[in-house]
Amino acid sequence: MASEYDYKKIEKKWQDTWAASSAFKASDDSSKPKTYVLDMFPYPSGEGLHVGHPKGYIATDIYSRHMRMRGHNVLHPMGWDAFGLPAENFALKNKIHPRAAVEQNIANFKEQLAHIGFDYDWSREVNTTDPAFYKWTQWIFLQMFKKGLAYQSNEPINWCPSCMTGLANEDLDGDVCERCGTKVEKKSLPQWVLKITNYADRMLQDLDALQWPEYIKEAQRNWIGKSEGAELEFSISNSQFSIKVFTTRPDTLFGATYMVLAPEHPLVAQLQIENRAEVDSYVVASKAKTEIERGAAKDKTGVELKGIKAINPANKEEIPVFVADYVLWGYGTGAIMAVPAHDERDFEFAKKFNLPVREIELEDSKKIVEKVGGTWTVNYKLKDWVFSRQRYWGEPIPIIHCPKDGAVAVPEDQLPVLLPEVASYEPSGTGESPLATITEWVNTTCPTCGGPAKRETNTMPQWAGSSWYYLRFMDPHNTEALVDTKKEKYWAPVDVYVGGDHAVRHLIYARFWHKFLYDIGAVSTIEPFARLEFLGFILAEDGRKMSKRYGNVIDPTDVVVEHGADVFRLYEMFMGPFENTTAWNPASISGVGRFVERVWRVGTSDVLRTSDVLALDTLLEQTVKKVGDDIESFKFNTAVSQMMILLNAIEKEKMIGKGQWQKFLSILLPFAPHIASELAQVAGIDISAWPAVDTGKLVADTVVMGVQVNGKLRGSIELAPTASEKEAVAAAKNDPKIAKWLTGEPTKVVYVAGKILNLVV
RNA sequence: GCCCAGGUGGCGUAAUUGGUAAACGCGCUACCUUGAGGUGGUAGUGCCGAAAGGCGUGGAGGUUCAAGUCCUCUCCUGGGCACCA
Repeated sequence: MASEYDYKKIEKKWQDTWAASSAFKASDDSSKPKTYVLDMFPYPSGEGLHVGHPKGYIATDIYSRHMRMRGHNVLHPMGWDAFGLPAENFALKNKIHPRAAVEQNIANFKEQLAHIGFDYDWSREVNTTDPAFYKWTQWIFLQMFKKGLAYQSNEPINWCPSCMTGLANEDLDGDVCERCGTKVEKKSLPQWVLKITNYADRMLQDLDALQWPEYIKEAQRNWIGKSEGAELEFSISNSQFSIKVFTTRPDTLFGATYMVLAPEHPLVAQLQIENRAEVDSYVVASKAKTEIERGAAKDKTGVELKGIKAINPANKEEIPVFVADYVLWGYGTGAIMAVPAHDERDFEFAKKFNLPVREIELEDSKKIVEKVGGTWTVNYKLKDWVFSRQRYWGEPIPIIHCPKDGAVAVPEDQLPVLLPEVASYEPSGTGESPLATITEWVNTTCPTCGGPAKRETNTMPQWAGSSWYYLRFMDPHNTEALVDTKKEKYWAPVDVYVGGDHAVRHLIYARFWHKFLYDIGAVSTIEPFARLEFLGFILAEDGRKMSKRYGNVIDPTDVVVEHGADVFRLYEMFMGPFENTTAWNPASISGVGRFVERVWRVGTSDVLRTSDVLALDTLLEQTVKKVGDDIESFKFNTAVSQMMILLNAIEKEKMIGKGQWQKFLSILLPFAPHIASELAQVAGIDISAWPAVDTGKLVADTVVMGVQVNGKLRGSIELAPTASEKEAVAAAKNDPKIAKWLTGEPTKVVYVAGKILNLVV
């Protein structure tokens, strides 16, 4: 008779079995078709995992187990994205070395993951802070440097005064640091910048073919922000200067009644302006504001450059020139021709400064650009990637600064440039990295001339390692190359990539690096992630984000201890659509808890028959098909409910054929691998292969069809799905409930076999 | 302002893609079991109505034998971008 389901004992047993047999090791040399399933690897934070993290991991676990059952050679690895500010801040707060903090946190994460029964191939574990790993992060940087894609700049960048480091545009939330919420400042620092803009067009174009959620693609398109237009030149009267503008509307050129320069525009300083003092004070005031503050201003502001007139190249008209901060230096040419009749902002400004608004007949863009000698061009909102961080816990940038030879690459045979030990790794706040204080490390010799030189002391941003880690899983222990070409050709691309949150940053950086690696022949595909599944977060019961701050964090280990791993896995998949954000609901866990208990009771009672139970055939085959299809399309919630429907039917019949039970346990296995494995062993059946669908049994012998009279449902009839219209109408007339609505012979009959009968009278 | 998703019971949600709306689960109600509560089972559970029946997928129109699904307008929610020329 059925015994209590001892999930603690059984789950431990199977987890040990899988570990001992290296059951999930991926082979690099296989004739089987490959599937590479990847999770966005976690940041091993000090808070540990909460129940939101494993949601994606459960999905990839189900997907990868299912593909393995379908005969694929599956790569499903896990690793750690462990450089960056949070780890460093955690270490500072707890007064330990970041490396020690990372090790401790990783051990904690692994312990938590171990209880859930995942099928990771741990032999391929990677860690971005491992010198054997970041050697190749540095190597990629050097290749970019050699190709001119990594360059030094002194342009003012975003500086977070709290994190004491420069940031990229992608690291901002409006005008505050995405990490700590502090308002960023502009600061001029010597910076390494990566020329991501070179790839803007390809990143945009190649999005189309990707199997990604549309809104993620859209977010990337927005971020890249491509606009096509023309550059036109306006000469300035009585001077050698001219103003170049970018416009998407050259057809409105005749309506240009004034021009505007951004406050940062160099011409503002160069021109002979009569009201110099007024202009200068406006420029100073503008530069003190962030772009967001400028945008938030209710009123347009600006100052006319007295004594300066620009000449409209279309009609040779002289028009005034302003400096105004509604024009951004960072976009286009930092100068505009203002057409108040066709642009709301120009209109607003024109009204305030009493400038003419001229309605015009639009010209042909092509002709006018040609006529005034303009050039067609493309502009992007995307900016080059500010790549230097003035912090300790990151990959050292492998560059040596020589007074004679300038910036020189560290020779590749000297990689990795190890992150040195430092007495104090707190940020200095001066704009220099803590590494700058280690003189014996900083002072070195120039690889080119052998003279005295200094190492670059800035480190890479948190996003460096994650921009290529998926390649390393294909060949994690290679000391000669970041990935072996043959292995890369076999495994690439990532077939399914699963995660959340990084809609723009990580995905755009990784795509950029990947395309670069493609260009230098290091990888064979133009995109890294063929398919992307984005998950919805799990909120706390109170509807807020789970956070230590609110004290509402649920530890997956607690759930596993209380309910078991299989229940936890099933519950997270049953909560709702994978991409939905849903609140944690402990009451609902008991629903899947009952399901698992009932599966156990069925599997350990005497319901198994040697021959199939006919009454279950159709539903079983439908279930096998639906669960398989649903896993493929990441509709795990409906897969679980379908299995529940089947279990309800099995309980109703109080028996099931052994072969049928085998099919049921097989499709349950990816979701609830422990109990499925145990019950298969109990029954002495093999569930290692995904069952084939017996398509002949998919359609039931008889179906219940709705019957409508004049479009309103009046009853139902049961008959074969192949029944003729005549038979169906006869059956309907035979039913007194339906017949009472039939006042005469139907004037029209609509019959869709197996679905509906509609009688119009 | 522009661009993407979405609005279905008390709740999470489902709907064979134009064919019986609410499957599956939670919760709730009643009864049985359980010798005193977080057990298991049976039945019920969209709304109005005693019933017959009527109404019902944010709202208003429309197409159709038939609309949650398609079309037009509109309101609301979430997300992305935003003085980007």
